[in-house]
Amino acid sequence: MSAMRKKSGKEHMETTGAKVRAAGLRPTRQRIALAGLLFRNEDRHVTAEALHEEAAKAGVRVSLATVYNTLHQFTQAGLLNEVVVDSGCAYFDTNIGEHQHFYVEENGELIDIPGETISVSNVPAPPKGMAVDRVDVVVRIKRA
Amino acid sequence: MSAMRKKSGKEHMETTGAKVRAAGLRPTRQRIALAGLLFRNEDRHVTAEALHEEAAKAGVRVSLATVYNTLHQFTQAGLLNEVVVDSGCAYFDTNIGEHQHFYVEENGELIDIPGETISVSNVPAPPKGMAVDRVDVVVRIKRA
DNA sequence: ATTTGTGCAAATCGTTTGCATCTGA
DNA sequence: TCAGATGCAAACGATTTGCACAAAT
Repeated sequence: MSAMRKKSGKEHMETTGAKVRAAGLRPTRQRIALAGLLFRNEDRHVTAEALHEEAAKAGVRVSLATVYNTLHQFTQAGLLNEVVVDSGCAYFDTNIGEHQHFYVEENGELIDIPGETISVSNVPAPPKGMAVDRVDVVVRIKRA
Repeated sequence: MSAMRKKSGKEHMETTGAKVRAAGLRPTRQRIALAGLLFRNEDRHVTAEALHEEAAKAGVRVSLATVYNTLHQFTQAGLLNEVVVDSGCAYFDTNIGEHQHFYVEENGELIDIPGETISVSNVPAPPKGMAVDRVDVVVRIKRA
């Protein structure tokens, strides 16, 4: 995936529409536009607010409510991952593979750490009747 | 610390007042009362809302705003740790040692994992000029 | 007395929802 | 056509703030 060649604009739109359709969602104007913004580059970390602004700047008319709906729909469809690093602000990550994050507390920036890098061992067994859903690692960093 | 004997009520109040004073905070009625509730047992995970209710039930008159203020002051003073597991709900942990958590997504319950249990290795170096503040691991679990 | 904390209610922030309208298949 | 999506504004829950009052040193 990381060695994939740059996609042409046209091709990108096509794969974008296909992506939305494949997720079982109707490829509406705004979903395609948002998917276009989200999946243009390899890895993106966005908040609803930020994506809404970005869409506005790109000349796409979408309401903030629709941005929220779309982000959640994409997440449910497995196109996005939600990253929890801050109470009171939801981040969405276009990298859906297993990986971890640096979190710059100062400005709220997220930086990917490739999935094979960090290893977490000796995770204890969860209580009876429970199963591990996923293990999240957040490396909080600050100015040295 | 875990082998410490049960404290008597009186003794507990004294250590509680001392704790607040030692943190550089004026030992006011409500701070002492909240500290009393928080540090009575070894490990507690509370939300502001929950602590507020608990205080009310214990007959302590405190406003929710003051609970928020106090929790943040205690956190800044190093008496509490803030645990981020959910956008939109802040948890405070009386266990300030290095340790990790199970998070039961279904009901928002937090369960401590002792600090020596999990080991995280190969954390990459942070970007130039940045230093690791802390590494948080959250093991999200659900009904099997 | 002076400084610091408190309570309340209103303000704010991020997010969700209800409902009338629009749109893609 | 018509289920499904959108926009808007209002509702919402968690958290914060402003300011008059109260309590600690």
